[in-house]
Amino acid sequence: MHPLTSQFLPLSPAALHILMALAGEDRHGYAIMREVARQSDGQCRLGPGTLYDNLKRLLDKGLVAESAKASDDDDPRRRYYRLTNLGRQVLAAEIARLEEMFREAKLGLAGTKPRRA
Amino acid sequence: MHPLTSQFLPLSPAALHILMALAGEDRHGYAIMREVARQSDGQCRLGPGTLYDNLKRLLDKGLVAESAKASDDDDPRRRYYRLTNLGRQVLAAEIARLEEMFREAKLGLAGTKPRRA
DNA sequence: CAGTCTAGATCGGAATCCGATATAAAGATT
DNA sequence: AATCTTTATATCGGATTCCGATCTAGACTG
Repeated sequence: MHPLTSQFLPLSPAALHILMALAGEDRHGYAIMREVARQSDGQCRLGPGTLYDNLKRLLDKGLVAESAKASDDDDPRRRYYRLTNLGRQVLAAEIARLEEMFREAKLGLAGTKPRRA
Repeated sequence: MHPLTSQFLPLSPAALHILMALAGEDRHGYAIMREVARQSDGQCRLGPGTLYDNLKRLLDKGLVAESAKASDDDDPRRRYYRLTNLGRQVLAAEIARLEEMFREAKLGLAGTKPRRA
C-alpha cells in the first residue's frame, strides 16, 4: 500500500463516482452529474449538493483541479474540472483495493456451505 | 439489472464491507469487525456503532439473518450472522456493478491526454 | 484477585448525502 | 421580441449514516 495515496482511502461513494467520471476526460459540473448517472445505469445519482460539496473537498485535497475551458465558443458558464496526477493515483489505488477484496468475496460467494469460525 | 436486487443498490461502504465479511462464512459481530479490517488491510475499520447500526438494517432488509451457534462450547455471548440467499445475490450484483464501472474507469486512466467534452 | 481480552450494545456528535431551492444564461419555439 | 425549456452553477436545512467514546460484562490468564 502506497503511503502517498493511503491517507485518502477509503473514498466515499460520491467521491469515487466523481473521480471515475473524470477518469476519461475533463468535465464541467453538470456533465459530471450526468456521467455518474450514465456510468452507474442510474443506480447512483448525485444531487447538486453532493456534487459541489464533494468537488470542493476534492479540490481542497488536490485530487481534482479546475481546468481550462474547452474552447472560446463553449458555454461561458461552464467550469471544467480534471483529475490531478494525485487524483489518478488515488483512484487507481481505490480501484485496486476494492478489486482485491472483490476477488476474495467472490471466492466466498462461490462456496455454498457456511464454514464455522 | 435484476429488479430483485436493484432496490438494494448502491450499498453503502459499511454495508458492502459487512456483506463481504460474511461472504465466506458465518461470523459474530466482533469477528465481522476484525474481518473487515483484515480484508481491507486496515483501510476500513468499523466502529461498534457503525457495525450494529448496519447489522440491524441488513437484518431488517433480509440480507442478513442470525444463525445458529458454532458449537456448544463456543463463547455463549456470541451472536452469529450469515448472509441470506438474497444477501448473496445483492452482494454479487453490487460487485458486478462496481467491477463494470472500474473497467471503464481504468480505460480512462490508461489515457494520458484529457479529451474535451 | 487483578489485569487483559473478548463480546455485545448504545448514543451524542460529526460528517456526508439528499434534494428543494435559487439564480440566471443559453437555446428553442412561436 | 416574448416565452418556454434546458443547461449550468451554487446554497442550505434536514435526514441519514458513520465515528468512536463509553458502558457492561463474561472469559481467560497469571
